[in-house]
Amino acid sequence: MTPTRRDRLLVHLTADLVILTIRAGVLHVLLVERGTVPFLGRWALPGGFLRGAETLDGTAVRELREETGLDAERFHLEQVGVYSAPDRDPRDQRIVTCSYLAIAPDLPVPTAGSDARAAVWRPVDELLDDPEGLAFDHGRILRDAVDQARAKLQFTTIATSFCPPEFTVSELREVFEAVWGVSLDRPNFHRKVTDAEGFLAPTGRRRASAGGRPAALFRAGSATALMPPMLRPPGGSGR
Amino acid sequence: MTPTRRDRLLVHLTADLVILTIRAGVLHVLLVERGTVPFLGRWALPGGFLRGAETLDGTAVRELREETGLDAERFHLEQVGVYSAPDRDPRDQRIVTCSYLAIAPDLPVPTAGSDARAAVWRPVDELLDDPEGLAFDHGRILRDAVDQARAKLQFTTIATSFCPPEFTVSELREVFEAVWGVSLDRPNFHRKVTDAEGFLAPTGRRRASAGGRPAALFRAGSATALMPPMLRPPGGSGR
DNA sequence: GCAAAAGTGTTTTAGCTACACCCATGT
DNA sequence: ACATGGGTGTAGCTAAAACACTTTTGC
Repeated sequence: MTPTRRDRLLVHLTADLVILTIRAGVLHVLLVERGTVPFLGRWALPGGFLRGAETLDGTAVRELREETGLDAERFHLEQVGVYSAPDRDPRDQRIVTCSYLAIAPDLPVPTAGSDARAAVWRPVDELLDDPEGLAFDHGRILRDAVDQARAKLQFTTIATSFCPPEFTVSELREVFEAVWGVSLDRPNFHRKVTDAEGFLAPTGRRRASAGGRPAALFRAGSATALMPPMLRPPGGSGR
Repeated sequence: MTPTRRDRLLVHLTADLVILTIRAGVLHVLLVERGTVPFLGRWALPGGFLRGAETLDGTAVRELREETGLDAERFHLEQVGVYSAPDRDPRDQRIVTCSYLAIAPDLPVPTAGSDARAAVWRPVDELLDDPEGLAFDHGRILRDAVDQARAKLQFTTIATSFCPPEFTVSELREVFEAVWGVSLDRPNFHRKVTDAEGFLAPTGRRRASAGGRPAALFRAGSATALMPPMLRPPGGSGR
């Protein structure tokens, strides 16, 4: 019963990324086409192996930069879970994956990664309806990450991570509506987010309007918890 | 820039457990005395290495059973985070740890693990004030897990995991008071938890009373989300 | 002026807080 | 009877929902 050194399995570790963004009011995730077996040619979450000198968070940041071609500073990035079933990779090699939820504003160059692989934004809802559509157990990993994003939107300030550095209240409302698949009352939403301490920081500037009163521009505030929480209304697409 | 197989670091994986319970109204965590270098003789979180045929969740369940001597069925168990800094183990070996939050009722045999190591319940608050008191980065791991437990108490039904299979409303209230370090209004708490859909399931039975009206006994309900949430009042010990 | 989008006010409702009060049991 | 803890009622306050209304821009 005493453990010996032989009991210590050696494994490869990967950081796989669920990079979410909102395009045209719909929640999208970044997928890459696999260039090697197994699952050659199938769509998968981007990710990569832990290397010698880095932490796993560092692996995630590096992959994020390689896949999107942009600074990782602009992204919210957090761990979601560890996937370690022995049969999750069809080769018998033992590969354990830690998944990361990354939240990005709508990117100017959304699909061109710095490496050669094809990358594409896909609507999340289609993928959640088809769990076998992705390589490995990435359907499950995607679902877990999206669930976490939907839940955390209520109690944390991660919604601002979907927005560019400066944004309007309406743009922020569209984030909640897209992620939850609901529609929210515009006036009440405005009051609630502007009243929440530390959620939004006014810039004093206004957005040039295309017909209509110009909207005030905000930056993300310093708070990480959203108090009082923005409770998700019943109904909607997710959950 | 193309990754080669040599970039794939091989690591050992451990599941380390933050086992929380409430004893005499105070939040406690289970610690074990280390029997080997490094940190020989120091207090640490229980944990163990991933073995060949199991998942990491399986490792956590196995360790939980070995440390507490009880069935893992009665515990809430969830992943918290992955700790992968290259220097977190003083030997240069690369050991990556996934931490688990386990929530247990006050155990009849709290300290006797099935293996030879000394185990002890320690109040959480003392340990959080002294981050160097534990081996490795276990002070940090403990803090992250306790923060997660304190936050999730608001929005999920994990509080019932601190209670025995059948429990009274007052026992449940003492859980919230101990974890948050606050005191809650007894009548309002009663209404709130009994009104929350799926939180408590009445058994019809009553607890034999030691002076006073016998309290109704409940079991944990089927819901995992607590709606409406039990918002943590300002003040208290944690956070 | 008119359309469009932003932002504010107002009424109603629901939930929460504080605390008084009643209930059921042991001694 | 009375002490002890369990449970309910209620008045006042605060937050949220629903929706009417005003403001500021482009055309």
